Amino acid sequence: MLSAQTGSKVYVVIVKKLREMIAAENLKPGDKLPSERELSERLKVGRSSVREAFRALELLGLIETRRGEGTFIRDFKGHQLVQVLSTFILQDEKAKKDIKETKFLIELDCLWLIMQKKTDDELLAFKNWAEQTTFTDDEFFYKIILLADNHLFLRMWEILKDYYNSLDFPAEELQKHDYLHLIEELQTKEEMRIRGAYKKLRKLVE
Amino acid sequence: MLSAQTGSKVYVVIVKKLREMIAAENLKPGDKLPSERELSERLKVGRSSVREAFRALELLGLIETRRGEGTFIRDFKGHQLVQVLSTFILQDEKAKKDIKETKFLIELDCLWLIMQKKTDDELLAFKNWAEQTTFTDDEFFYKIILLADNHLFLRMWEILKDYYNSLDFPAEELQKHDYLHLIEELQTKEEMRIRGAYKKLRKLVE
DNA sequence: TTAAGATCATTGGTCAGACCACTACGCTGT
DNA sequence: ACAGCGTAGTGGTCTGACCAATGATCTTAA
Repeated sequence: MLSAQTGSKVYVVIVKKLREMIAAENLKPGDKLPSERELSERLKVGRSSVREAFRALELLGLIETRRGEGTFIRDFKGHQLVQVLSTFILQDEKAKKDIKETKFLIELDCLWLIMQKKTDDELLAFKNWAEQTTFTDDEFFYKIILLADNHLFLRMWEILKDYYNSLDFPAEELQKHDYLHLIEELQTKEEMRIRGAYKKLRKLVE
Repeated sequence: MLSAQTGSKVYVVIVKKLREMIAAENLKPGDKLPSERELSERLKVGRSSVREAFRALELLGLIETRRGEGTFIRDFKGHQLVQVLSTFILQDEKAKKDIKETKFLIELDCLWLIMQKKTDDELLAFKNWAEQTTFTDDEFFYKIILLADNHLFLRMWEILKDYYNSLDFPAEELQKHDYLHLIEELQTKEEMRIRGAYKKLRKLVE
């Protein structure tokens, strides 16, 4: 039996197998996964166990199932994940704090990254865009993180953003003007002391 | 039928019901949920559907099941969540550069965090430990990130570390002494200009 | 010939029932 | 009073059955 090898629950093993399979065959979003019955047969497990694995991954928004068609890898989106989590997390203050902290630091990291990666002209273009456009903080940072050109940070941030917005933090958010000012400052200073500016930002929010 | 009301899949409806139940009865981590069979009966659904809902919530780390005992609400921790997400997200991402960059920035973030969170005594204790102990870079940062007390960063870093080590980057890693020096510097400076030191670190690796 | 309709295999969605393994709890006999 | 055992309850898994939706194939009529 599958569980006998590892002691893990079967559905967890199946999740792992799927991950390996996806990696091995280099499957991308939109690609089709084997049917439940086929997987059940190939892995020598019950179809119900396969379904448990699929349902878990589906709730995470990692796969998508279409009746009569099959199961497909999905281009990850927060989805219902956030609602579900927020309900369960609500009382965990530490988790909320971690989320806020992590989101904040990633944002600053990306801010720093674009300072490193982009040319002055590109930064200027962004600055002009930011000054002439109306946007929310989320939109602002989405742009930032896109420019930072780090896919991992982008994905992480999207998740964290959804978490963050589903929680009821006090309205202590920074305004876009503060960030713009930060950019200007960073842009003009020879030494990229973003953490100094960071500390300044901290003062604004605290 | 349950799904007829919303058109949603049964297991999603069950997840929703559970959320309502938890909210209504003010259940907290550690509390026991109804058994699979009881839920199956109360909600007029098959036990397998209840299990699909439970498995999904379990993969999210929101509940915990103990054979022979029951299903319990869990004190939420990132756990497998970040792990599973990261794996699926990384699969379509080939950029070794992103992995390296992200890992590096998270490490620096955590370094910065302990500067903020910990007392001088605690930092001194860590510094002494670091000077008197032999450790690898990974062990060093594991300690750092533990001290940073941010569970999300911890999980992310663990994944990134595994990926990083599985890739064949040139041996351009920083040595522990550099980091220790950094800590000393940070500790003594009034202004926490970690990014300045960060830049210095970048020079070391580039 | 072609387009509309019917048919059928495939696939996911759900349920019911059967075992197994493990745990807690109460009963029993000493 | 206590140690031991057995039973009920619970999760873990598998099997088989049926329903519902989809898509490809075949059939038929214009």
